[in-house]
Amino acid sequence: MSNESPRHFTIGKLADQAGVGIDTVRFYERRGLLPKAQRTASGYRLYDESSISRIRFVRRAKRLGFTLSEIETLLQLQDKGGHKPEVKAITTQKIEQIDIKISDLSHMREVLTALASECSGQGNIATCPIIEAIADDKAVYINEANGSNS
Amino acid sequence: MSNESPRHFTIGKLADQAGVGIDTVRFYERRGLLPKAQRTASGYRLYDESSISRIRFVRRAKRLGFTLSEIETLLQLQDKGGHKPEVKAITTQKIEQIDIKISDLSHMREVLTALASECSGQGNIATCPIIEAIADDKAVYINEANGSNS
DNA sequence: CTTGACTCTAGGCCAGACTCCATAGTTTAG
DNA sequence: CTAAACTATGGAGTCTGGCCTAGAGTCAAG
Repeated sequence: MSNESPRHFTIGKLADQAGVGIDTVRFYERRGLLPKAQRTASGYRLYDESSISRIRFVRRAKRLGFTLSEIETLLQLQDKGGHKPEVKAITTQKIEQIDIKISDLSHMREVLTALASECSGQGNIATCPIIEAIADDKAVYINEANGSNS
Repeated sequence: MSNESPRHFTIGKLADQAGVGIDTVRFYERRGLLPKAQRTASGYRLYDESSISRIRFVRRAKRLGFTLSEIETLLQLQDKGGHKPEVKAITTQKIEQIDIKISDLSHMREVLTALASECSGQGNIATCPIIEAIADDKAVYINEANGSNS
């Protein structure tokens, strides 16, 4: 391997550099987020700087709230020279999803805050306004669209 | 079964009344959110109005952002006559979790909105500011605490 | 040459909240 | 009486984003 350029490294280094676990790198390769790596004669995967960038791209996009599937699409567009409208559409859609989540969460927050402020936090549960409210359906309804809590 | 009170019904009716699937009812029973149902001689589960209320309690609490585990705790406190401080603590904690999610999402939203507004949405992807920003790490960092997009 | 660190595969496992399946027994409507 | 509709069981499958494991091969240092 000493005849390899020093710019090539194995999976552990890549994982370290990119700040992810080794399993994550292999997982991304299986998922198609990373191209199949070159291999040494003995089968070790070999990477270079561009792989680091690619993984970092994935992590950043993930922090921005994109799912791995969406990121895959983004990367494919990039690789294949897709068009901007598609990228912009994905982004705009993501913003809309975020808006829905925020408004659902804000609603939950309001209801819970109101309940918490009614509750003294002392004494027996039989007269707890929080439990009562949920049981009697005094709690305001949350947008059904976002069933999940996630 | 005709000698049963009309106030008793089988799982399908309960599921309909409560607005959930039959499997969900059985799942909730297994999870301990519902007490083990009475059975007819042939083994059919029998329910009454109180089961409807209980399932609705669960659904409402879920809409408020509680997980099934938290709801289980809430129900146990209610059943066993627990104390208010515990209920209030769970609620307050939930509000804090919501706050963190909202701030993470707001941050994502800001970044994405900025990117989208820079992008004309036209032309080749090679010059797409969104892709560039993610690739070059121009995108502002999001609070690492909330890694998942779930 | 040996030790320890690294890598390989592929498969299993986690949380959360269901949902579906096959196979079998029960009840009800016509 | 028969067929449709309902219910039982428990175990597997779904989705996401990985982590962990075992057994085996590889590599660099001492």
